[in-house]
Order: sequence, then structure tokens, then C-alpha cells
Amino acid sequence: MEIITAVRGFKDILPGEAVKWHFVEQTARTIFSSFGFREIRLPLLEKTELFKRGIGEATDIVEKEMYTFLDKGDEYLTMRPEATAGVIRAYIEHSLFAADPVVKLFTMGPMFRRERPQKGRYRQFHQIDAEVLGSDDPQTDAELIFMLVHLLHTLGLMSLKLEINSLGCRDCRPAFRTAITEFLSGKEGELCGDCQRRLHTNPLRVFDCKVKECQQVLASAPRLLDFLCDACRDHFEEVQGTLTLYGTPFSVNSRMVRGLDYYTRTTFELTTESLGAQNAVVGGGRFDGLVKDLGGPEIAGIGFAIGMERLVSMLALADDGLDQRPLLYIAALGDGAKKKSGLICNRLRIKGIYAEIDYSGKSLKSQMKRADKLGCRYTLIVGDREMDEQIAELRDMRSSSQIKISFDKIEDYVINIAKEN
RNA sequence: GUGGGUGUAGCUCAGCUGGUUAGAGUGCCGGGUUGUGGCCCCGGAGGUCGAGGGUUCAAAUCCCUUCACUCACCCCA
Repeated sequence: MEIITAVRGFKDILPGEAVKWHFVEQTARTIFSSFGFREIRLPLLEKTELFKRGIGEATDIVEKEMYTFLDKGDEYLTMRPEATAGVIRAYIEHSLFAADPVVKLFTMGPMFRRERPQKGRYRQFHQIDAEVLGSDDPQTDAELIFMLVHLLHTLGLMSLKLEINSLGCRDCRPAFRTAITEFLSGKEGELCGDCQRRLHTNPLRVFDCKVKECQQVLASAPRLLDFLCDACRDHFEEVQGTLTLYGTPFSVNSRMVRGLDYYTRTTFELTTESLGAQNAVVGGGRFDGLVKDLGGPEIAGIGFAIGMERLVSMLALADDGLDQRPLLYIAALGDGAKKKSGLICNRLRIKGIYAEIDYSGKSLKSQMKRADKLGCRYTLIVGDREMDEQIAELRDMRSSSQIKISFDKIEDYVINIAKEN
């Protein structure tokens, strides 16, 4: 029989890995809750229109990367390629803005984009996403970034580079867009093929280009930051001032642009050297027009998305470092002993003790081997002899010392050991 | 969508310019101790050599096609 494999770009997260994911998720939940963020769980499937309007019709994501299908012939649905659009949709749909002027939300789960898989890029990938709705204060920006950096430090990731930029608002950005388009039009011939295309679709993205020639052309190009209106300039300066006050190191990268249309003003990115080409571990920014664009009131927002696969792959934890090891292994020899052992084992388990047992009926030697391999602290041996006397042998696997213990005292004894360990 | 690299045991890999029953390490199972783990020793199971076609007396090895994985472009978390 031919085996059926997973879909291209869709990965299984095996138990050894899953432990790391759990650690990251737990840490995030704890930190988010002390900053006042509450979890929201959202559908994976949304109406296609949501992403077209939210992310932008001309973006690569919407143009060629979405998993979209016609549902029963009457409606286009899309597997969410990112989380923010869904969060805002729910925020508007349930009028969360009416209950509280500032709403802080987080969510985590799978996203889907149909790209060619490579290191750090999969077709199903996972994000941890946090958003603040209802505040356009620059301190909110700084606070969100501060929390994010704190989370990454707590996870042991100290060497990520934080870059920030301001994209301006809907008042000042068009002027820059015009200026850069004019500037580049004169030099179209000097740009790479991709950039000549970008010039017409999304000129700001030329800044992202890795081709040397393009970067040379850009050296004398107008700078986004010089085009900011007074309000945006003040805003950006206060973001920087607050980050400095909080002791969060950053650098301003005036060439950093984002791939989603909804971003305004503050944008930021955390990158690593250790991941190859897909070096962005976190991306985020302000989206002050998005709520209104999606049919809600005029409410400001800012958020970020952490790439889980990229983050987890940087974790220095040993594979088994977080794996639980049984406190007790029960080696049972013979049918009567197996039944008795199963009862003991499961009674311990419901007391919260991780005990392991083998029903295979293998030799004591092979059961001992297994106990050792699992890293058990103690092994309880129950055979015919023990059944006759109603007394089991308890072996300490570290010291190799062994004591006899009567059946009716095992449970209390092991519970006591558990308290000490 | 475009390029490059790689596909041999569960895992990591060796296999020279084609040559006989395709190997190692590790893991798994068993034995050395008829009821005692780790270290050591011995044995065993496990492979359509990614798939299909071609060249040849002979193909894991050479050629073609195809698929998968992977890295990079692109894109982004």
C-alpha cells in the first residue's frame, strides 16, 4: 500500500517539538495577561472580501498566495493568511469598542499562504498575534514593543535586532509615494526586473530590494521620514523617546516597509541572523485606518505577529529538556501481577503522579531497560514472589538501592516521594 | 512561478572511474545474568537503493523523464 503523506508545506509538530511550542505559548499567555491582553479565538475561514479589503487588493498575499475557494457555488471563502483582519472583523461585529475605549487582544494559531516552502517558510505556519485597539498614543506603541521584547527575552532570545520606522499617515504618505515614484521613473532602466514591476504596483517596496544596483539608486532617493507631517513626526519621536525611557534598544530603518497595505505610522520588525533568508521573527505596526475600512468606527490600532516556527527553531532548549519523565515505572511479571500493577499505577496517576507501566509481559531485564530509557526515578517490581507476600520491591534507579514495601503502603509512599522531588 | 542541491535501513550516512548475497553507526528486538537498567560483548529483524523508462552481458552507480525534500530568488511571520 502506498502511504499518504502530509500536504506540501504543511508540517507535523511531533511530541518532542510540541513541548517547546507549549512552553512558548504558556510564557506568552502569562506575560500578555499582566499587560492586560485577553485571548480571542477566531475562525480559520473568513469571507475572501475581508482580506481583499483589509490587506489590500494589490498585495502579493491577496494576489497570489491565498487559499481561496468557492463554497457550494455561492460564496468565496479564504483560509486566513494573517490574523489582524479577523481580529478587527470580530471587534467590529461584536461592538467590542462600545464596552471599553481600549481593547487589548491576543490570539494564536495557524495561518495559510501558498508560497514555495523554504527554511522558515511554510504554507501552514503559526502566529502569536497581539493587537491594541482604541489608542493612537505613541506610548501605546512603545508599550506594545516593550512587552514583545520582554517576551522574547523571557524565552531566552536576547540577540534579536529591533528596527522601527514610520510610514506616515494617509495625509502625508501620498506625497512621498508621488515623490518616490517620480524619482524612480527617471531611473527605471537602472532597476532590476522585479523593481520595475514594483514601481507600478507598490513603489515603496523597492526599498526592500536586495539587489545592489537598486540599493545604489536608492541612496539618493527621497527619504520617507522627511515627508512625515508634523503630527506623524511628533508621534514617531515620542515612540522613540518612550522606548529609550524603557531601556529598549532599537534602530531606525527608514527603508523598512511592510507588505500589507493597512500599516500606517509606526512599523517595526525583529530579525535574526540565524535563520537564513527568512529572518523576520516578528513584524508589526500601526493600522489607524483599518477599523474604518472594514466598516467600523474610526478607531486606531496597533499590533504584531510572531512567527512561531521561526521563533521555536531559535530556542536553544534540548529536545528532551522539557519532556516529562515518569517518577515511577512498574515492572509487572505474570498475569496476576499485571492486574495488581495496573491498579496501583492508575491509582497513582489520578493523584497526579506520572507513573508508567508495560503490559507486554517482557522479561524483567527488558522492562528495567525501558524504565532506564524513560528516565524513571524509581522502579517498582511486582512478580509472583511479591504477589505471594503482598510486598513489592522499590528500586531507586540512581542509587541502585532497593527496599521492600508492602502493597498497602505503596500509594502513600510514592505520594511522599513525589512531594520531595 | 524561477533557479541550484539532495533522494540508499526508523534516524545519520558510506558505497571509487558500472561487476557477484548493498554496508556502517545509531535506534529497535533478543541473548550473555532461567527476576534486575546504564558500560561491555554476541546475535536478530529491518532496504521496491524516491518512481518510471532507456543504455549494457551486468545499473544504487551512466542517460532521459517524473515526483519528493531542501536552499535561494520572490514574498513575509
